[in-house]
Amino acid sequence: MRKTSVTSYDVAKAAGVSQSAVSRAFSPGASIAEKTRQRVLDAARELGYQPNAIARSMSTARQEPSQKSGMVGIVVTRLEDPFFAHAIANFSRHLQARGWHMLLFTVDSSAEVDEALNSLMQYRIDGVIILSAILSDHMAQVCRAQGTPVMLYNRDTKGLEVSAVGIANHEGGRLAADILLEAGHERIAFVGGDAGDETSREREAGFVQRLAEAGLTPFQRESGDYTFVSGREAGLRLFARHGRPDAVFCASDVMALGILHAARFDLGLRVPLDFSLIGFDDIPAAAWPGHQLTTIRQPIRRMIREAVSILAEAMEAPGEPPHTRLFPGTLILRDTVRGMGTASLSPDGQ
Amino acid sequence: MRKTSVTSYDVAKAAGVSQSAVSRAFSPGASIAEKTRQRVLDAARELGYQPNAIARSMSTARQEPSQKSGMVGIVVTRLEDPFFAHAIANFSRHLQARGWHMLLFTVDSSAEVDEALNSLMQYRIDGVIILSAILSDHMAQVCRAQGTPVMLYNRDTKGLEVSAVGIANHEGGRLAADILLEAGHERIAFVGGDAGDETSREREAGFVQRLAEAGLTPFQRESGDYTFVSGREAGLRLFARHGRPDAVFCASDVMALGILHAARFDLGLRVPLDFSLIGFDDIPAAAWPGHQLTTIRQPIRRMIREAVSILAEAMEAPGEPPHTRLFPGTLILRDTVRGMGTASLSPDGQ
DNA sequence: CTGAAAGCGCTTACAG
DNA sequence: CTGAAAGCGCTTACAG
Repeated sequence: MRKTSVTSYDVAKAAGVSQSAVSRAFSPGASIAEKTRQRVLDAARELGYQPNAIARSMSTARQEPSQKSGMVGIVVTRLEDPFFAHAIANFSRHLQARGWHMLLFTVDSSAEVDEALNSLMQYRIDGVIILSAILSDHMAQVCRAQGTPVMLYNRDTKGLEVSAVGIANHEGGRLAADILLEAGHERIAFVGGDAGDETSREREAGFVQRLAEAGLTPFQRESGDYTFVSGREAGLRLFARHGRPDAVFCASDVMALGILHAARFDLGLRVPLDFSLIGFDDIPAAAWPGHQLTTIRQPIRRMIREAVSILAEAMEAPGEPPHTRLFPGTLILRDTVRGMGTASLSPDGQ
Repeated sequence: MRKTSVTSYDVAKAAGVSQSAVSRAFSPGASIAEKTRQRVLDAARELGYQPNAIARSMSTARQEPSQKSGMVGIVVTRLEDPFFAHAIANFSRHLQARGWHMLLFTVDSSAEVDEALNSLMQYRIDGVIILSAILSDHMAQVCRAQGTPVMLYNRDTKGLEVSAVGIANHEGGRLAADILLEAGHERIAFVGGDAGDETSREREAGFVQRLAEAGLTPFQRESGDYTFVSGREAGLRLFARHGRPDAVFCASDVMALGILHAARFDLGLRVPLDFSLIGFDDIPAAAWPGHQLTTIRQPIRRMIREAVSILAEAMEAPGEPPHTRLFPGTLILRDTVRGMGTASLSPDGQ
C-alpha cells in the first residue's frame, strides 16, 4: 500500500550489483570501477533514483565526530527589511555554491533565538548563522558541546565562544559625525533604535564621542524600530518644535528615508538646505535619483563571503577557535549633506 | 574520540526506563504513564537531550505512505526584490506556526527549478512552494510519484497536476486600463518584463484587451527585469523622443518607481501633470509620501495564508487533487493618476 | 502501560 | 574493485 520510493536496493537489483556498489557510485572518490559506476548510474536514471539525504546523514553520524546534515541553519529577524533580504539572498547563493542547504527560521526578537536554535539543532545542522540577534550564554555552550559552529552576522560576540562578522559601528558613527562637523553643523540630532539595540548604541557612541571632541553634544535624540514608518514619525517629531536640528545622523537607511520623505513631503523642508541627513547601510533605495542619500556603506558582499568562509572552515575543523572579523564602513557622499554633494565615491548607483 | 551527542539511550539509562519509553515520552499521544513521562523528561532536561529529527524522519519512512521530514521546500528567484522578501517572510511565519521548517533554495531562473527541486527532494521535503517560476512537466510527475505536493505561488499551473495561488493578472491589467481610460488618457504605454515572462504577459493582455474595447492600442512598449534600475532605464527610453505617452501602466511597482524617479529627477517631468503612472503589487515603498504611487494591490497576506493552507491539506491527504485559487487585485488610488488622486482606498499607508 | 526487536536507507570498515 | 554486515537514532507494531 505504501507509495514505496526507489532505494539503492532497487537500483542494485536493476544494475546487477550490490547495494554497496550503488552507494559508492554516488560517493565522489569512492573506490569503484568506472564501468560499474556507469552501469549503476544508468540504472538509477532509469528508475529515477536519487539518494536519500536524510538516510545519508544518519549513516555519517557513525563516522564523523558529529552527524553532518548538509544544512546550515539561518536565524533572522525582519526578513522584510531590504537590508536583511539582501543579506539572505547573498548568503543563500554562497552557501548553495558550496553545496549547503539553508534551513531558515524567522524570529521576532532576540528572545526567540534560543528556541529557534533548539528547533534547528534537532535537524543536526552543520552550522548556524544568526543575523542581528544574539544567543544566550547557555545556548552558545550547547552549540559548542554539539560541535555546531555559530556565526553572528551584524552583532558582537560579547565574549561568547562564537564567530562573528560585522561592521565597525563605532567608527561608522564617528565617520558620520566627521562629515556633519566638516559641513559646519552644530545642532546635530541622532535617530536610532531603542535602548536595547546594540548596533544602534555602538553607532551612537562613536557619533557622540566624535561630537564631544568638537565640544558638542547631540542636539536631540529620537528612536524607531527600523521601519520606514517609524523613521517618518521620528522625522515628524524632530521638526515639530522650534529650535530644530540642522543635521541628522540616522543609524539606518530605511529610517533615514522615512525622515527624508517626512521632511520633504509632509513638512515641505528642503534637504540639505534646511538640514543635512546621513544614513547607515547603503541600501539600494538610498541611491535612487530622488533620494541620493549620503550614507555609510556596509560592504555586504565581502562581509557575507567572509562569514560563509569562516563558518565553512569551522564546520570542517571542529576544534578550531572562533574568528571575528570587523569591516570598516565607507562614506558614500551623495546629496543630503550640505556642501558635500554629488561627488559619489562609488561609480555605480546600484 | 567522537563528540558523542546524547541519544534516547542515554536518557533511558538515566531515567531507568527502556529506550522505547523515552521515544514515547516525546511523542504526543503515545501511550505512556504520566509518571514515567515526567521522569524521562526530567532526565532529558538534565542531559540536554533533544530528539534527533533526522532519525525520526528515517523511522517514519517505515509507516507513512512516504517519509515525512517536517520540512517544506521553498524555491525562489530574486529574493532581494521587496515583493518576494515580503512573501518569504509571510510564508515563513505561517509555516513555522504550523510546525514546519523551511528549506530554502534560490535560483536565477525557471530553468534551474527542476535542479533545485531534485536537490530539495533528496531531503524528502513534505511539500514545496515555488515562487514565480514553474517546474517542468516531467518534474511535476516526479513530485506526484513521490507524493510531494507542489504549490505554485504567483504562477499559473498550465495544466500541470499541481496547486496554485495567484493574482488575477488579466483582470488586473484591465483594471489599470480602466482607470487610465477614465482619466481621459489616449497615449498609454506599457512597461513589463520580457517576452518569456508570463505574469507580465497576462497583465499586458488584459490591459491591451481593455484598451482595444476603447478603440485604442498601446502607445509604446518597454521592458525591464523587475529591478529599479531597469525601470529607470525604461522610463528614460519612454520619454526620449517626441510624441511622448501621456500615461504608463507598469506591471511592477519596483519598476514603476524607477520610472517615477527617472521622470521626476532625471528628466524634470511632473507626475501626474505630464503623465499618469500606475503600477502593480503595492509594495511598501509605493505608499511613501514622496511616491504615492497608484497601483493594483495584491492581497499578499490572504494569498499566502491560502497557499499554506492548501499545501497543508495536500500534505495531509496525499491522494487529493490539487487546488488553484486566484485572488482579485484591488485598485489603490493614490497620486500618480491625473484627476484621480489622494483618495486612498486603504486607510493605512504601510 | 511497558520492553525487546525490527526496520527506515544509507555509508563504510572489513575481508576477500 | 567488490559484497556482506554493522550501525546511525529513532518509531512502532507485537507480545506481554
